[in-house]
Amino acid sequence: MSQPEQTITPPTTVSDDTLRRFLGYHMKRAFNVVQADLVATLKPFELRMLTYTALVLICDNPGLSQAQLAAAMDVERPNIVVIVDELERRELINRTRVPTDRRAYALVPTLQGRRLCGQAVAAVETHEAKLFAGLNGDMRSEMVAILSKVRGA
Amino acid sequence: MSQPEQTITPPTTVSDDTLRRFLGYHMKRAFNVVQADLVATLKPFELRMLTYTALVLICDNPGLSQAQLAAAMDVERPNIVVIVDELERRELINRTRVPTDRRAYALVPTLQGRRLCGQAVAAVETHEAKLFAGLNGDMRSEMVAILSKVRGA
DNA sequence: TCTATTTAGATATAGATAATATCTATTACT
DNA sequence: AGTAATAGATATTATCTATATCTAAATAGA
Repeated sequence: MSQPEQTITPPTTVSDDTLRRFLGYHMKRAFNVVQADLVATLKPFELRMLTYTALVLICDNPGLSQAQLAAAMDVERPNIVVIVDELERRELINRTRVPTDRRAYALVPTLQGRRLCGQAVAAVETHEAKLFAGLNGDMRSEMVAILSKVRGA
Repeated sequence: MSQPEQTITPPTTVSDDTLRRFLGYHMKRAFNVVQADLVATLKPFELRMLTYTALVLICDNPGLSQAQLAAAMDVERPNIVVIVDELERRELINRTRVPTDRRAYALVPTLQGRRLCGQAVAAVETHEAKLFAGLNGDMRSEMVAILSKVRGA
């Protein structure tokens, strides 16, 4: 009605004005950039985002169970299994039996695992320093504050 | 060495202090919340994030090509095909031949598509209003500014 | 004009991520 | 003892992403 469509001319530029009204859209676009860089950063260590996160959490919390790990990563239990499998196969962590609960495993890093974790964390720090070079300290803490608020919502 | 590990006691709480040092971690955690809510919001419309985004872009830019859509969404061309297929199968859009380039399609929304798009966008607006209720106008524009900066980095 | 290159779209395939249901072994509750 | 809940594992499915390859058509260059 309001717009005659007899001629279908492909637009020269594509507008995302409607999507830009949404914070979630900006978050996704920005996170895509961060994620792509992170994946590239972790590739030399043969770590993916999930295995990296799991390894760091296990190094920081040696002895935690798979259920605790799943809860901390906000990942379903079945999906944690393959992640832990991979870390164990690479001898970065061990599944140790918990004497007080024979159902559970205590996940502990190996020396190798701790070493790789340290190197990976250092690499990610370098990568983030470059990626966020345009943000000063105030902007960073402001962003963390806002993101934490969103996460809690 | 520094830490005797004869007793493996599962920690009562799990610390993510190391990961919290990274902005990317905060971004992912916050975006997970937003995404989960968005997926739930779009479910009644039988739209996924990708089909929703594509539909909005087609309604805002009627006549755009699949290649333009792929570029706008930052998705590989092969993956756009199935998204457009789904929207076309549901008669939300049409693939129209471009007279000046017989290789390309001009993607145009149907009346049905425009209607669903309007409803979905309204629903997402409501969902974001609730989700970001804790953020005032200043925080939102600050966040958009920062995220745009990150995206450009 | 004729050839080579590029582009638009499609297909096939594979890997990564995420969710659900189901199964066992074990623990906790009553 | 008997039931429910929990830890981990397996299977299956859906979604998202990426690469390679194919066709048809357009474009650039000799």
